[in-house]
Amino acid sequence: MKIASFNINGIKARLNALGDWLDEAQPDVAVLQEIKSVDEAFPREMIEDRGYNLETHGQKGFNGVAILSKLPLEDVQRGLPGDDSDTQARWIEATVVGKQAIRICGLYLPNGNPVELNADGSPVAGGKYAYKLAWMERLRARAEALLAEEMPALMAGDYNIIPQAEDASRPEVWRDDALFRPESRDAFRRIVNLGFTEAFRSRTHGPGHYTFWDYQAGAWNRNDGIRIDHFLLSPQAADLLLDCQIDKDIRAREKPSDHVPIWVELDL
DNA sequence: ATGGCCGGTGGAACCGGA
Repeated sequence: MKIASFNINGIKARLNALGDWLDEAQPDVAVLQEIKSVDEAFPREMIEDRGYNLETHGQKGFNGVAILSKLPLEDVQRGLPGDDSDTQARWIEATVVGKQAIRICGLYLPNGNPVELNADGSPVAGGKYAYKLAWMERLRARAEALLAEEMPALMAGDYNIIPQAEDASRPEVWRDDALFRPESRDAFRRIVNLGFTEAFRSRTHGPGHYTFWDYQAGAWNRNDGIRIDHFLLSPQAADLLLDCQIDKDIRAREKPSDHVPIWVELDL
C-alpha cells in the first residue's frame, strides 16, 4: 500500500499538477494539506473520477486538509482533539483496511512565525508561536493515544519542523525561525521519541533531501530547500515499511506547489 | 548582481505562507 502526503498550496490552483501526479504516482492513499477551500467548494470530481474516495476538512481561505483513498475511508475524524476553541482545519484521520487495518492521520502543523517570546523565554500567550507549541502538545497527546492502540498507525503531513541542521540547505538562516528553533525541534523529538519511526530518516541518511523550496529568491534553482514534510510510523506500521521517497521532480513542473509529495510503501 | 513569489479574497491591496 502506497501512502503519500502532499501540501498542495491551494486545490483550485493545483488541479492539473495534482491530477498529473495522482495519475503517475498512483498512491493508494494520500493526505493533502493547504487545500485552502471550504468543503462545499472542493472539486471532488477530479479526485473521484480517478477512483478515489475523498474526505475533506476545509475552511475559507487558509489551511484545510483532506484524505483520499482507493479503499473505503472508515471512522473519519476531523480536527485535532484537545481544544474545542481551535477553529483551524489542520487535522483529519481515517482507517483504511488492506491486509490489515491502519489508522492514517493527515496533519498541517502551524507555521508558528513570527516567534514572540517573553523576557523569560516563554512564548507570548495568544501569539502564533504559542499556538504552534500548544498544537504540538495536543499532537503529542493524540500520538500517545494512537500508540496505546498497538495497531499500525501513521501521522503524515506538513509538520513545519526542520528536524536537524542537515535538513536545511542553509541552516544558519533558520536558526531563530519557528521551524527550527530549539523549542520546536524539542517538541517534535518528544513525539518521535514516544516510539515512532520517522520514515524517511530510517532509510536515507545525510544532507540534501528536501520537501519544500520557497517560491522566492530562486530557491528551487539554487536547491535552497528544507525538509519539513514527514511520516511518523507507529511500531506496528514501521514493521511494515518497505520504502519512503520524496517526489522531488514535481517541483520543476509548471505551476507547482512549493512543497513536493513524500510517500511510504507499506506491506499492507 | 544575494534580488527575485504565490494563492486566496474580493474586486484593490493585503494577509499568510516558511
